[in-house]
Amino acid sequence: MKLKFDPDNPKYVHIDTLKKADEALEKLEKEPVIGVDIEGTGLDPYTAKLLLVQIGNEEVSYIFNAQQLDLKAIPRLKALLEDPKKIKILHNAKFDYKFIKVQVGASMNNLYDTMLAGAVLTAGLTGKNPSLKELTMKYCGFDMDKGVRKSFHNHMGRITEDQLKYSALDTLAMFPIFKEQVKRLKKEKLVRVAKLEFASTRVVAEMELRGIIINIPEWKKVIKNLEKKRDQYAAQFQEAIQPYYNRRTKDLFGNDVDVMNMNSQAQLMDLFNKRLGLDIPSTSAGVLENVDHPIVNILSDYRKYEKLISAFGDSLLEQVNPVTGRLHPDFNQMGTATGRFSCRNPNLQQIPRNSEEAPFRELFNPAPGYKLVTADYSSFEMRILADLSGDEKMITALREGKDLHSYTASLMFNVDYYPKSEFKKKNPGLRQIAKPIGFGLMYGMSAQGLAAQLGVSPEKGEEYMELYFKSYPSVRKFLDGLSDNAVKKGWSMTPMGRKRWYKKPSPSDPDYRRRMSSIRRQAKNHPIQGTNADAIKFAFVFIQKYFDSGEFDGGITHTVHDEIVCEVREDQAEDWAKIQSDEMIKAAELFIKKVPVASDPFVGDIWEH
DNA sequence: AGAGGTGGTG
DNA sequence: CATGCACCACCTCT
Repeated sequence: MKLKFDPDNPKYVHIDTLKKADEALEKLEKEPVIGVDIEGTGLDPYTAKLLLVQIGNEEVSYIFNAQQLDLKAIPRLKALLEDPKKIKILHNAKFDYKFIKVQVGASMNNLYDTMLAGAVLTAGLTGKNPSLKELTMKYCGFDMDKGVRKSFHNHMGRITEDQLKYSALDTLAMFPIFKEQVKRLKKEKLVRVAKLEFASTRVVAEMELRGIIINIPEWKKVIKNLEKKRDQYAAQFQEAIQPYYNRRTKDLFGNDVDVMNMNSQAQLMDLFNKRLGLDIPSTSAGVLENVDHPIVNILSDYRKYEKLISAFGDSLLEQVNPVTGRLHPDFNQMGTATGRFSCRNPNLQQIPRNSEEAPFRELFNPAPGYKLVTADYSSFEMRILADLSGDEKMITALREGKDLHSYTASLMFNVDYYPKSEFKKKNPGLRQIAKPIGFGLMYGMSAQGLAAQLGVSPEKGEEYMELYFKSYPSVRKFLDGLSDNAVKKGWSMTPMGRKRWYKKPSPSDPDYRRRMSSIRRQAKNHPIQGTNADAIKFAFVFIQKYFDSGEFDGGITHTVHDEIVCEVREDQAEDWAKIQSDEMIKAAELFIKKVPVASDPFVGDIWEH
């Protein structure tokens, strides 16, 4: 592609006076498309300082110096960034959106994100979002020096010419990338998916800015209690294994010394298989629970507590933001091959369900005067399977509000249907066979896998599977069609057109069959899991409208795949709960038309799920 | 620094 | 033949 700028000598204007700002804005206001990027001293919009805001067209970058100018006091700048008629191209727009919202006071809209577009165009192939450097190499054909970026992080004093050049290049390079990506998005019929991602990203940014409160003192108490328990089991363990080691158990000062490291898989294997005479393939929980030995039991107890402490203890508390006092996790809206969100620092999508000893979710609370509203789709993926497969019996059962797993069991074993608890009473065990099949199938599980999970013979597993498919013949056809199609075309697709690509192995690959099987399973799961993700993202966009309009005081705090949590002013919370689940249902009904969609809201002072 | 094992979530 | 999807955090070990 022929570039409209010189990568070695990009055109830029350093805006450090109000007069220059006016001149730049005069030019930029005429552009239908602008590139936007920022430089700051760090990654957190609340603690890092905004240094530069670069806004450009395809030939020149206007670099607003946020240290020398009070950008909040330039109304024309805010108006430019908030002009809904102007397309703003950014790379990882969420990041810049947050800085500009907090430190310029502008809420950007009509975003085009080169990172998300790249992710949508290569879903399943790379495992990560493309960097601007990679896209620049791919579409502009030159190598971008990212070494200068670090120089902003301990920035002192004046901006150097090198820094300005580097900053200018970012907005300039995005134009050719944008043009080329748009062509490809059209070719792959991914425009609608890309638009959904672009519309979602400012919602995600708003969600991250809001963050969520946790009750720190109570959290610490819970951890302390868990530590006490863990230490008791650790002491028991060290005591119990002493006879198997020739080692001093006291140090020079008479303190107890651990005989071994209980967290070391290698040392545990040595203990179990060499010293205790067991014969176990691994020390995972699934293996240990089938071993009847007091030392093994102690380890299992210890592990339960150690896990909670290490994953959800101090390290999580350290991530509370010093400015807001809240957690602001980093959500990656293209963090998975299927279109689902991933989340980190901390990952709120893996906080344990509430339990007696570790009621972590109860310690996620609204601000005073607010409520948390939690709503999740009920058995959404089963409904998606029913709808997409078009299986008449499954659809009818869901329309009639039947408990699907009981109904499935009644078909499989030719017994009468009753609602869940009654069915369980009359036919003990049957529902517990049907339920794992339903879930397992959505993961492409085989008869052998099912047998292993149910703890029955492979023959029995085969028999159950056949009974299931005889009950729902369209489900088998649908799932097999998905995997055949993926193998033939090299990709799978959700009803809205979100694609996931597969890298087919060479037939000479020693793992050829294993890899092909894996692709077949992934292709069965992708349209189901991906449709859930598509619906959640539409729901995000629908829901955010109510908060943007000012009609409701609050915002989204987080999402866990089929669940959205909002923090809403107390007096509005009950009305909001209805709107939140209605909007989630509306979003899902864009794709799911044959079976009813349900979303159950909960209003309270805790994160309830 | 990265891989492997383990285990938390939907 | 080998056979359940999608993640992230923490730990040990090399």
